[in-house]
Amino acid sequence: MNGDDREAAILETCEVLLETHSLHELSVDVIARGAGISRSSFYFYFPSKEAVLLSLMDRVIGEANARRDAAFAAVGPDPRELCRVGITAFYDTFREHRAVSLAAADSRDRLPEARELWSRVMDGWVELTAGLIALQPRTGAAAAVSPRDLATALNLMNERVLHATFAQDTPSIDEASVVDTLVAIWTAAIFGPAPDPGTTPERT
Amino acid sequence: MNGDDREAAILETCEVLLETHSLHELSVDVIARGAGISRSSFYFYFPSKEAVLLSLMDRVIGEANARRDAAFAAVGPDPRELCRVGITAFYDTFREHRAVSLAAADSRDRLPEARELWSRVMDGWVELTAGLIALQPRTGAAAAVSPRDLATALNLMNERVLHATFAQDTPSIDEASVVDTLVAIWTAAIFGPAPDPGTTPERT
DNA sequence: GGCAAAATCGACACGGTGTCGATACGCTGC
DNA sequence: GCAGCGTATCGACACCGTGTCGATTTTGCC
Repeated sequence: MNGDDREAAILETCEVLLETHSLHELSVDVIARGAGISRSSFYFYFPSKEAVLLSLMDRVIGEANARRDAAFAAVGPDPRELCRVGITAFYDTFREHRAVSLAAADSRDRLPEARELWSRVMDGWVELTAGLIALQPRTGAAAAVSPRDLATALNLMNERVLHATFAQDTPSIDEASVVDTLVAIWTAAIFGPAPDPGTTPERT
Repeated sequence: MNGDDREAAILETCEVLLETHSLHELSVDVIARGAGISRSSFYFYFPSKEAVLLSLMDRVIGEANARRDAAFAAVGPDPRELCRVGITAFYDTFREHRAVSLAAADSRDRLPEARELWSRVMDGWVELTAGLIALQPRTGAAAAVSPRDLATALNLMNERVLHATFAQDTPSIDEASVVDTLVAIWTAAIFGPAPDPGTTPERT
């Protein structure tokens, strides 16, 4: 087993262990043993277990962005559709990597690098959302607040709500209805009154 | 200095230290020294530094609830006003105890007792909000999703947005506009279109 | 086969935690 | 005043996880 394989094994082991334990419950020893090496060998590959999480975060974030871009490319310019597919892309990715997402959020407060990484990601989403909001007529909540503030609040809501759903917190929203709930709030806040029921996007 | 004073000193010291350091950056030693006792004496009062945080959380939560109830009692039954004063009560309390609020959120993921305590608090707010939503005509986002899901999402949004504001995260909303932003989204989601500007609640 | 680089490991020192037993303090009743 | 008891304090200890270092083995290449 060469170095790259070993590094992949550490990442894989860590992601699996995070399904059942928080990062701070894991010791470097168990991660290393899980990947088939001794604790001190672990430090040949990563400077700390936190660095492993950072690496996992990177992968998940890359996937989320790719999925979002693909989804945007696949739908028309209808802004309601853009909201829905964007939120869905976010949801799908972080759901697939539930453990990493939850661990990342958990350690964000005490890991400056994780915080910064996540900041950049969220800022990208906010930027995108604010741009979309600015193009809409100022109805709904958008009438009273700046597009950027509105975009920030909505994106932070998504983050927290999905975290609660994946962690099965109390209170939280079922997986089955969480995306619909978020989309409904985004729609009400950005576009105001529900669209004329006679003109759904699909109809001509 | 008797036992009660000493316990109070520990709580006070810890809250002050949390203004500048996260809980995991604090050792029992520095908290104890700050309160004028040795590390081992600390354990006479609290089983761990986490228990100190729990105690601090209890006080803040009690204050938030009291403030909310007082605010509700002080305004009429207009649901828009109820939303605004409820959110403001939440904001004011957690702003005054910024350090404790942030530390609490930070340690929620790895402290089961903190999680449970916070769960109960959030559930109380959600219950209240869902009741209020159920009384409204089903417009806005409320048309499509259950009152409880909507209430959950809105309250989680408040939690996360205020956390970001107090932590001065990127992205986050300025203190000056954060309450307005939240109220605007709540209003759009629960009540739908903005109220007819000519019919403020006070009119008959 | 030999050699350098890659990879592995055991041993160490450090820092924080929580416990224990010994001791000092302070009040109450005599 | 002091005996006695519960309250409060402390130092010493054992434990656990971390990260480093130097020595050793393994790998891949000429």
